[in-house]
Amino acid sequence: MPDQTRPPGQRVTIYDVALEADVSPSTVSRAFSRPSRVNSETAERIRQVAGRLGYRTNPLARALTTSRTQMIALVIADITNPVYAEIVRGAQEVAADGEYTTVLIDAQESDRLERAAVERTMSTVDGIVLASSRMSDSAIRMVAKQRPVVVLNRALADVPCVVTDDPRGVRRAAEHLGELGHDHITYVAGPQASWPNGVRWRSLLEAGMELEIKVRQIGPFSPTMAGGERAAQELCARPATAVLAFNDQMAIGIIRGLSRMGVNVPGDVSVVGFDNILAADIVTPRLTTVAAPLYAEGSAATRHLLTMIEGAPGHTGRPMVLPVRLVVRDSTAARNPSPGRARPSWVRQRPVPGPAAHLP
Amino acid sequence: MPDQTRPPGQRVTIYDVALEADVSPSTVSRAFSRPSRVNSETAERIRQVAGRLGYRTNPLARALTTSRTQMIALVIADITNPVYAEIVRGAQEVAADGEYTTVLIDAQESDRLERAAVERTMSTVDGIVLASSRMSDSAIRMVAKQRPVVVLNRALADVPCVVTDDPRGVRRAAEHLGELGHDHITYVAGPQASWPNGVRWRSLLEAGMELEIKVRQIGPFSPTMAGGERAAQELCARPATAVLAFNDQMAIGIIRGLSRMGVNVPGDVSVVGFDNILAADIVTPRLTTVAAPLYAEGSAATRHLLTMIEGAPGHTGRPMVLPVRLVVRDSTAARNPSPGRARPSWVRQRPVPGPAAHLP
DNA sequence: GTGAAAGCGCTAACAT
DNA sequence: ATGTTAGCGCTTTCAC
Repeated sequence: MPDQTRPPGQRVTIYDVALEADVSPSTVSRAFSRPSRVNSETAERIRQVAGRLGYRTNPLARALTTSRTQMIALVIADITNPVYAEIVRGAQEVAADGEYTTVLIDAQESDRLERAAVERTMSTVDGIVLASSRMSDSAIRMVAKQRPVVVLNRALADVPCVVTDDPRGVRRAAEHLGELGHDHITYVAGPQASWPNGVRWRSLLEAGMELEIKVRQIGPFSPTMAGGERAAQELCARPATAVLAFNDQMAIGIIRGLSRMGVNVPGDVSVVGFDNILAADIVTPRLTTVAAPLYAEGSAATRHLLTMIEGAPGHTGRPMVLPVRLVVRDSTAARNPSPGRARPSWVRQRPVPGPAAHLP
Repeated sequence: MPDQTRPPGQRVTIYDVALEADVSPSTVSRAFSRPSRVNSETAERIRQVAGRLGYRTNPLARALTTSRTQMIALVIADITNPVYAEIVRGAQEVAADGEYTTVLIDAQESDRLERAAVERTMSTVDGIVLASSRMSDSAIRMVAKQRPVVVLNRALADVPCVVTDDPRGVRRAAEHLGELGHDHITYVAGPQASWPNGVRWRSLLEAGMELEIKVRQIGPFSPTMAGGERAAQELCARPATAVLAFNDQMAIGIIRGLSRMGVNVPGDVSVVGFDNILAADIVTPRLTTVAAPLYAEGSAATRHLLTMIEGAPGHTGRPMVLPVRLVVRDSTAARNPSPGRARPSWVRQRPVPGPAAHLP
């Protein structure tokens, strides 16, 4: 009969079980470690007694001696951004399979907050997945010196990395736009602290060279819908017929902002996003975007982290790269035949943004 | 497999600092607890030495004696659902302010997974916020006996709860629909394990009585866009002119499903959602919905949890209820004047769902 | 205010 | 295969 008088919660210890099962405490301990190094017969008895007494091994105490907590930290840049949901799922899946608990940390797009949170959590976890970290390279290396770390969406020497094949994705997007007759692509930049942001821009630069498409960049803007709407305004000042946005949220914001100003997407401007979030499929027009294998990113990174925690050396050669694909939907279309003028026709119609009435 | 180099993390202990600062270990300990029960002069010296040596207090060891880990668990039903993002933000904010780290647990809409995760984490955290728990009342009470618990979006005797004023929200939605001439509202149900789901249906029942609006329920469906699309099909079999969905995601799915079958929203059917997620504002038509104070939910629940952890009794009288408001957008409109027939006109046009072509 | 000693609950050497 | 003996790093009585 379980001891009811005690303040509940972790009062039953290994000693209680040992006493009751008539073995030494260490035997109980062994019975609860895997592989159970105990005579299967006594092990059974111990388990039985433990069950009856309501014994639960105390992970904290265990951690104190083993220095393994069976917890990993997953740091994401912004929990508000739906891309991370799938990444988290992938990571949790793998972690749970390996009997690890995942501590999710939301950095809120802030270098400072991220560092503080990592600092606080570091000593409590067995390893860390840094998804889209906003920290500096050196800060990351510092962390990686203390704990196994896998970096997601960022390449970094000496630290295991998992990235997506963004250059290929950008290239595909540029080709697609080129085929539609666009000879000029504007990149709408996201956070400067975002590593993929740089990669995407440079990839576009390169693709532009090869495909003979002119490219330019505006921004940076916040990687949110609001950021996209702001970008739309700037887009009006320096018009474009084809836009590649840092991510889907911005792309959606751009479409909204443009529409509000009477600019038609994809009629006047084609817009391509990045990530293929769920919302990309529900906006009007449905968003053409570069899809990343979100779930696989999370699971791959975590899988690698777990092997490192188990003692594997950590593959720091070159980053593991995951494939992407271009999902063509309705936000891109053949370039509006503008008869021999440099600027698209819509510019003069509404040179300055303002709350336009809904078009019929 | 032996580790290559000793993990450099956490090698500096209180003893090292004590030695260097020429005080006893307990003094160092006291210097690092707050309020610092040490001569401010020596405290300063200790801090200095600690800083120089790179000493970091080991939360695990501390927890072993104090049985306080400075961590709380936040369990959410589905990380894929954007409502939780804001709730998480609210919770994290408060937790961080109180020097607590938040362990986020995604239950994936599964009673079983949720229990397992809570079970695993319980002994490691000082308290738990259960947001939209899918566990049974008894399971929750069991947990609440072991650790401070605050339940969010669910009322439960003997456990502190924070809920939103859904009855009022439903009532407002019903009034709104009634004013638009609808005399019949169909509730599209979400998960049966969801407490708000029951509340919303019962509230609609009640509102229907008072407002003399007929109501009925279909479902349950999965609380996702996919679930909504499935509901749309059933909606065709048993048509309606006004629909209240369990949440926004379903509402969006319903709109999509209906549109695909050639039914116009809000022309033929008005749709109201619940939660006011970001996507509600970007779909076409923009979604009329009952908005909940997500951020406040998370922060209120967490704030209450922290006071309980500090020893406060936990307000188990009646649940704390947060206000909601109806956000009217474009998915609701005056009832299509159907001349004296019970069933809306569009039913006969397309009695059976099928992949309809896009309308021009 | 500070020091000395005694654990928190568990695991990891050693023994046997 | 099991028992014995030390701690893990910290906090906390107790003395002084």
